[in-house]
Amino acid sequence: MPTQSTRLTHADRVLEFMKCQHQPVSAYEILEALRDQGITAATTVYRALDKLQVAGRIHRIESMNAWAACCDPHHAESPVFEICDDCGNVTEHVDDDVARGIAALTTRSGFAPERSVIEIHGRCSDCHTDGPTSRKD
Amino acid sequence: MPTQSTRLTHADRVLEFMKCQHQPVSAYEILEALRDQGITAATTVYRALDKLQVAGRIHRIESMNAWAACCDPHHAESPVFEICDDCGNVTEHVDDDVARGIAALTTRSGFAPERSVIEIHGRCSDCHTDGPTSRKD
DNA sequence: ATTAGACATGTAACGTTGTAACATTGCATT
DNA sequence: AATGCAATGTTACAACGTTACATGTCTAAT
Repeated sequence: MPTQSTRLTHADRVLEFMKCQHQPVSAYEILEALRDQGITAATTVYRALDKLQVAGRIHRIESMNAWAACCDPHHAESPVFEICDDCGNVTEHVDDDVARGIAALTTRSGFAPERSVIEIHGRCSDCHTDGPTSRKD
Repeated sequence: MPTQSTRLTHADRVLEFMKCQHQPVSAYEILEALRDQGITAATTVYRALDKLQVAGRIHRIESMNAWAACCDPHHAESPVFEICDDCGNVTEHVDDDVARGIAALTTRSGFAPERSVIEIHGRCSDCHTDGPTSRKD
């Protein structure tokens, strides 16, 4: 299902692959996985990732050097990611409270925000078996 | 001023250097800068950065692959960074509102947070000359 | 039909960031 | 002196990302 034109591009193939993964993938994992579809060099993968990111179809997870398909390519807000350091699962959230907190902060400091990287590391509900955590972030 | 023992280690030298910089620095910038103080290999720099990070004296800026001295090594909360993509200036903030927003989100989703990466890219007050921004993040 | 432009792709080399593995040194304590 | 530990040195490598330049392929205007 091409993004907009009638032609099936590598970007389409990369996005298809990413949507099938349940975790973020590295560019080189994409390269290995799509070799048999004609992607032979890192350059090709990065070009596809660039386009997909500009189109809002994927996000880069900065703290993992990895990439994830966007759960819902409509939101205007920066997403919040919960990253389980145990099982590797990553969930994407759009959260008005967090957005408001950041907006308030930047307003106060006179900073003009353009994009926010918000990545929470910890344990997902499947991987932690305990009570509350000590850290409030 | 050594961190705790009486001996001046590379970690001390790295921290001293970082505190003199007004922007985050990459590990290899540190390496080049401290060559004349006997640091000869990336390994040494990364070992120093590890120790300093564990000690809470520095932070890694994930979206820049760079490192910055902590403005105040006492806070327990995860810091919020404002990163000016124009002049490169980075400011560190501790913000209860943002922390509460994240706490509320993770509570709702049953996620146990351990550390948060919060990096806001945009323009600092010196670099933007205009009205409000279009994006609410 | 031809040509020009835009976009997608191919290829090779290179640059940057981070780690692994293993040897050595310096200092403190016993 | 012997032991132990933290810090350091050295080399090689793995992982991530970019530059530069050539080629192909569709489309739209001429």
